[in-house]
Amino acid sequence: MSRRRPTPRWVYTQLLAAYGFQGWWPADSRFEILVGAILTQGTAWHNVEQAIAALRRARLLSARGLVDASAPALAECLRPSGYFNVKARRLHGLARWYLDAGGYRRLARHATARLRAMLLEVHGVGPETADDILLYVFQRPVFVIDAYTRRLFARLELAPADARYEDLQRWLQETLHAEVQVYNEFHALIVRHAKVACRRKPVCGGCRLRARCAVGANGLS
DNA sequence: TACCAGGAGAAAA
DNA sequence: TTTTCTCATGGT
Repeated sequence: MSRRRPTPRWVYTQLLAAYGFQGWWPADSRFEILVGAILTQGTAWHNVEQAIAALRRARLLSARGLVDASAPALAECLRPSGYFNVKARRLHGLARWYLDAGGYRRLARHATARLRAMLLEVHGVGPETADDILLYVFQRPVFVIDAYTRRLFARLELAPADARYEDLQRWLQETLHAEVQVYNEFHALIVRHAKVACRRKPVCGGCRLRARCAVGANGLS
C-alpha cells in the first residue's frame, strides 16, 4: 500500500496544530528585525538577544545610532553574537543603506522583486537575510529558506538536500500560493519544530510528522 | 573537549 | 560554477 506524499500545506497544518501560533518575528520594532536578521547569521538566537540588548543599552538600536557608532563600540555590543567584527561592518552598511534609501516608508514603495534586488546589493545581505527582511519587515509573501527548512523538506523526501535556494523557494511558493501570514508562521513553526521538539529526542514527539521525522546526529529534523 | 547554532563573502579548485 | 575556508561567541 503506497503512502501519499505529504504536501507543504499538510506539513504546515501539522506544525500549526502541534505548536500553535508563533507570532514572529521576536522584536519590538521593524528596525530591530532588520538588526536581528544580520545578527542571527550562523548564530544561536539566544546570543543574538544578548547582542540586541547590549545595542539597546548603548542606545545604538537605530539606523542613525548604528551609522554614527564607532567600530569598536559597535563590535563590543555585538560580541555575544559571534563574528562581531564582520557583523559590525554589515550592520553599519545596512543602516547606511536604510538611511540613504529614505527609511521604511520610501523602501516600502518598491515592488518585492526590486526591493529584494536592492537588499542583495547590500554587503552582508544574502538570500536568506534578504527574505527575512522582506517577510518580517516589509510583509512581503516570500518563503524564507534556512538550514532547518532544507533539512525538514529533505527528510520528508519532498526536496533534495542540496537544492538551490531559489529553486526550493520557488517550489514552495508555487505549491503553497499563500499569503504573508502563512509564510510568516510556516518559517517560525519550522524553527520551533527543529529547536524544541526534535532536540535530544529519538523522534519528533509533538507532531504527526514523527513517522517521517527521525532525528539525525545533529538533533535537527 | 568537540560540536553546532535561524549565513555570507572571498578565495581556491 | 562549485567547493572550501574564514569569521567567533556561547550553550550543550
